[in-house]
Amino acid sequence: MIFDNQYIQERINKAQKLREEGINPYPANITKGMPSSEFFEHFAYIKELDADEKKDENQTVTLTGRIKFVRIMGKAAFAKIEDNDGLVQIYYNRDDLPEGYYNNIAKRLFEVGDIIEATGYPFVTQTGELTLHCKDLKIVSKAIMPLPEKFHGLTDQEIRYRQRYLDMIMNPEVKETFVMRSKIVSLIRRFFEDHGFLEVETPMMHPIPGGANAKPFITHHNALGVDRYLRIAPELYLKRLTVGGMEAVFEINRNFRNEGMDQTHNPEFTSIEFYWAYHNYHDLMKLTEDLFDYIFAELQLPKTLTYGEMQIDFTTPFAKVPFVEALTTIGEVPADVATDREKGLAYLKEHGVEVNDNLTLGYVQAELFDEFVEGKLINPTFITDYPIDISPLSRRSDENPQIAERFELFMAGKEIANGFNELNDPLDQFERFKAQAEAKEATGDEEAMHMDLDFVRALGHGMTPTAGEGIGIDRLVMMLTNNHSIRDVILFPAMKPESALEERPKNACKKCGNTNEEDLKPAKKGKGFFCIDAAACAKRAKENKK
RNA sequence: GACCCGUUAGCUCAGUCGGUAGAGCAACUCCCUUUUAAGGAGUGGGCCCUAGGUUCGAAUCCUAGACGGGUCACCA
Repeated sequence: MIFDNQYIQERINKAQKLREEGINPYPANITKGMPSSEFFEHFAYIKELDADEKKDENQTVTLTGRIKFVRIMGKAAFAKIEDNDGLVQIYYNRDDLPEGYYNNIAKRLFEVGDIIEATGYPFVTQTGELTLHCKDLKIVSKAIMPLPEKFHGLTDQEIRYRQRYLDMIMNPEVKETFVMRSKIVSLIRRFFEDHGFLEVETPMMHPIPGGANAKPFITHHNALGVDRYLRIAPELYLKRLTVGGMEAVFEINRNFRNEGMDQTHNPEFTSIEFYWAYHNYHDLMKLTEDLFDYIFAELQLPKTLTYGEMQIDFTTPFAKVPFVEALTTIGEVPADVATDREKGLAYLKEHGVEVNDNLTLGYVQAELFDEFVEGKLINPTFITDYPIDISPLSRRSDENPQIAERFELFMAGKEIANGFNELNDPLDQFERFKAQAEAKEATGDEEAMHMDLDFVRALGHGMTPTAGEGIGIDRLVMMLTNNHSIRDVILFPAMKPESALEERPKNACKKCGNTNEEDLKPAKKGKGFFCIDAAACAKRAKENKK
């Protein structure tokens, strides 16, 4: 049992003692006191008073928060309580609290971890700290689980991710990261709304997984008797809306991909996708730069951010490099290799990259890009003009049918965004889906796209020229908050089941299986238990055999 | 999926050559009415991740597994 622990039992006893004193350890109808930040602001004047008069007994203030430190000195005590804004110190003593309350309740039954309500007047201590001198102290919520140690805190990554609440209590910077994340998402939403985009919600359960190359999660709808796929991308639904006449839409929501997990991949992740009719991918790049400028301005971030060892310069406009040019200039792949399937394959093999011999030129180039270019793109860089065969949903360039009117945005060696002019030729789209299906046969590519005939039919009704883009929110937050694991920007990252929460089998006698703890003694040699009363044990064992 | 590292008290960590478990904080009992990781005296607290094996003897060595972290692979 998770409460089988001396510390927890001590705390449960204290909660019981509170009840015996007529105090509910979990009272209702508690309202939040003055925020700690306001307390410091509002009573700053007390610090300016004469040395022996640094208090204002005419004021009555209530603070609420969780006790983080307690220092008891006989008949008086200091504690630090924490609310949403931070720590604030309170002072309480025997003579200023109600009769007997200090010795029997406050000193004895309130401890680190408890949430309390403190009422009193502000004063400044001898060491110059603005503090609340308590006239009254109440329990708001009794904590029966002990907090980690106050100095080293909680560092175990596993506990931090599994018990994020504890991580947030102990590591204030965690809360800061998620506050930042919330602000970033809010700013992105406002930016698109201000630019005339409409926020929409499209299905999370798809009959055909589409809009990206990825393995889906599969679930089952009982009433319909059909399997459904958790969406890997909202793309095809958002484009259906464009066909329907919504000329600027966006969706901020989760995608699910049934793939490996690492520092930049969580099975569920958040992205924004937006579609902009009568615009092209150059407009998208400009809009993306404007978005970054807006976020940086609103968050008052410097243009150059530190990301681990890197310095990333977010000054706009961002660099733009065509895909094949990036291979030769940034990746230093010889020009003849960069555009030749056979040479490309040979080059990859020379450099120890395992590749499938059936890959088309575009896929070979993609391999070259991943291997030699991606990691070198530190400052934000748009890579443009992607090979058509790795861009099954993008519009083909009129000048060069081998390339797609597409870009991806990279920073700190990671992909952050992907945008392109949407393919709106229904017959071309049909053929591209077919080619993907064939690639699936040829190379066993499990992530290749599925044929979506309804989507082709939608395009058949005519879709205005549209540009669409997706931005990975988690990775963007990582960049802006200098976090290097996606788990640090997702509140509850995916984890394997926790074995510690499973019920442990009871101790039992090795001979008769008796589980009554009082009858058992530990084995003298080896592990396990035996019955103290050997005769009774033998009897039980005999009965068991029947 | 492969490899490397980790798992010991509530937390943070020691644990030597294989000889049967330690510290600090926290808890408990005392002292202490302006502390800042408060201080002082004392006490209790362990499935040493799990299961096998080697051994007279395993936290320690070996094998397998679980979970976590990292590197790579896969993957937008």
